[in-house]
Amino acid sequence: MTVTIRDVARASGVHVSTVSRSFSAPHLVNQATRDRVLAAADQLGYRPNRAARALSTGRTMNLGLIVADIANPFFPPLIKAAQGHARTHDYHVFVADTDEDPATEEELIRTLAKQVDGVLLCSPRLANDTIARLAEDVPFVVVNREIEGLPCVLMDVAQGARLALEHLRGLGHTRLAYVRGPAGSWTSEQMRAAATGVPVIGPNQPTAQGGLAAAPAVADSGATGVLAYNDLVALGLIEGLAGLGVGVPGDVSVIGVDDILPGRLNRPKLTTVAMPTPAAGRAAVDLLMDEAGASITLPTSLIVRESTGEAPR
Amino acid sequence: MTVTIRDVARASGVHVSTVSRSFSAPHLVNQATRDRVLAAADQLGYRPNRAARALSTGRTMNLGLIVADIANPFFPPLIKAAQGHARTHDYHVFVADTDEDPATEEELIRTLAKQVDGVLLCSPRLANDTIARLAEDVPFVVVNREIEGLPCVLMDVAQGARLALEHLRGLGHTRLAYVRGPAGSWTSEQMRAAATGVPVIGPNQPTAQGGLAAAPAVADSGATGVLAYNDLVALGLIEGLAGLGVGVPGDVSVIGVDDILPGRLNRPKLTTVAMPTPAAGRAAVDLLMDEAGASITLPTSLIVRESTGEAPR
DNA sequence: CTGAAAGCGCTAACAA
DNA sequence: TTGTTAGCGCTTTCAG
Repeated sequence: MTVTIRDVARASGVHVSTVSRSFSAPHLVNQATRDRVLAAADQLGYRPNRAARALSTGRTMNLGLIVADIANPFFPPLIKAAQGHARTHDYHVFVADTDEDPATEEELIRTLAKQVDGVLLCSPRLANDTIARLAEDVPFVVVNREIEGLPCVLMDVAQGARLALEHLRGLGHTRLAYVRGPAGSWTSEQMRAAATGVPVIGPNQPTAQGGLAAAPAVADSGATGVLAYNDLVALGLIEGLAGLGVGVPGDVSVIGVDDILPGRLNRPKLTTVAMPTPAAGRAAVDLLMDEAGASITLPTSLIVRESTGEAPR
Repeated sequence: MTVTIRDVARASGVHVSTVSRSFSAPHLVNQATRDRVLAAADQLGYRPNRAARALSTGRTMNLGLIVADIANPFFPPLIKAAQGHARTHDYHVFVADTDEDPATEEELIRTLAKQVDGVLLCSPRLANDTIARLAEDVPFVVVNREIEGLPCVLMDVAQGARLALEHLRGLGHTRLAYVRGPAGSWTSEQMRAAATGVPVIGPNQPTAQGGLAAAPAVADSGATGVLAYNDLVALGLIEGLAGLGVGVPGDVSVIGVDDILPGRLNRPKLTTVAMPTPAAGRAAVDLLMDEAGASITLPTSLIVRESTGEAPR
């Protein structure tokens, strides 16, 4: 049924090792022989069995990609880019969703470890030291969290927050607020630290629901310019404010973070701090393949759309 | 470095085959021996190497999941569900994105074939007969397209279209329109067929951009109730209509299809035909594992939100 | 119930 | 440049 290296060897009258070489070390085999082998292989429809190859080389040519929630619109662009970039280098990628559960995350890493050459851990929910320990079993690249001693791909959200606040101030807003994310979020802490002197509202769930729930507090605060933890929160907040009769950007300007698709489709279109998720995905794959071990911080940028405007007077 | 079945055998004083059995056929080994083996394995941190196992059993315990575009919000819920359900049965899943390109799709199937026990092909871009031919290499389940002789997971979009039209008529709309999708889309054809007697506008790109571009034609048509190919088109259409001074649902009612997240966050919240994508993902995985070979059609439902209302008079 | 031995498909020294 | 020979880690007859 399935055609192996042996069938090709037989068909082209050479030994299996020559067939093997024709594929994995072409320069070590005579041009003519090689052509003959390749022709036979092609004719038989031979495809090397990657798993078998992995068993003998120790390289699987597979990568693992673990995220907390595939359906969170933040991740798909990253997954897409990572997967596409990996494929370019002949890697396949296992994608797994932890459902936000640390135990699932750990189990996933363990079962995946032997089957991949490296794991891309995105916005992990596991404790730093657990991750560091697991890193002894399999090479990691961590995205969206800084862990001492591990290669990390970070996005400069602090800078993004500064840009956002600057934009708001430039528009004449003097009463600002930061609608923060969940307690313990690395990103949220970065933003909070960057927003010195700005009143903080929350913690909040990192969802539209969380933003919706924060609306009354925001309205009460008297802030006219607000930076939200992410786009989902910003979107929920805008809806909540509308329900309270507060217009965006008429009465209050709102800025999100991430630049997810729903924000681009929303009305008003969301002003946001764009996270370079595709670039992050590609960079993480590069780090995994190079085993360079370095960390990298990608710049963010402010995309001004329709949810911010002049401060009311 | 890596602990193998041999290390466990040595540590527990039995032969490797006994260790193997302790894991893959526990009932064939003496309770006491087995406990000893398991204890040793646990103590050494042994994890069976799935690739090696696959090589000798012929079952990889991996699945492939191929979609046209991971970043299209229609897919993530399906991917998430498929992956989660697969994991429940100890399967891992390779996720691959074809970038809407048939050639990439074919190549992906070929390279994945040996490494998986089956492939979940979602909204394929390949021709039916090509798929049928590839199905000789690896078991398939096709999602969102009906192919003779292959197990398919379909969603009853025709029924959904009927529900949508009925809803519109019930609201008093008499001038309807169907803003169709791209030429050659199986789903679009189903909907068009279900919308007998309803004027068709398009073909259109299946994106927000496509909907935006269709807005003038919709406005000109004089229709007050429109069913769009999908939510993205509906969202773009609503934006385009707004630009033309046409309000939704005040002047025109719009219904989408899919129930993607952006539609739920939009204002007005989109009335839509919900596609059971998570259920489809799980069903496809089940079909793949059972090798039952049957096809299945999942029901759709209408979710009435804010983009539809009484016909203007 | 357990051990011995062959083999899954491929690669990698080592010879020739 | 090519063939020989061992494995990679695991399962699976077949004996015992």
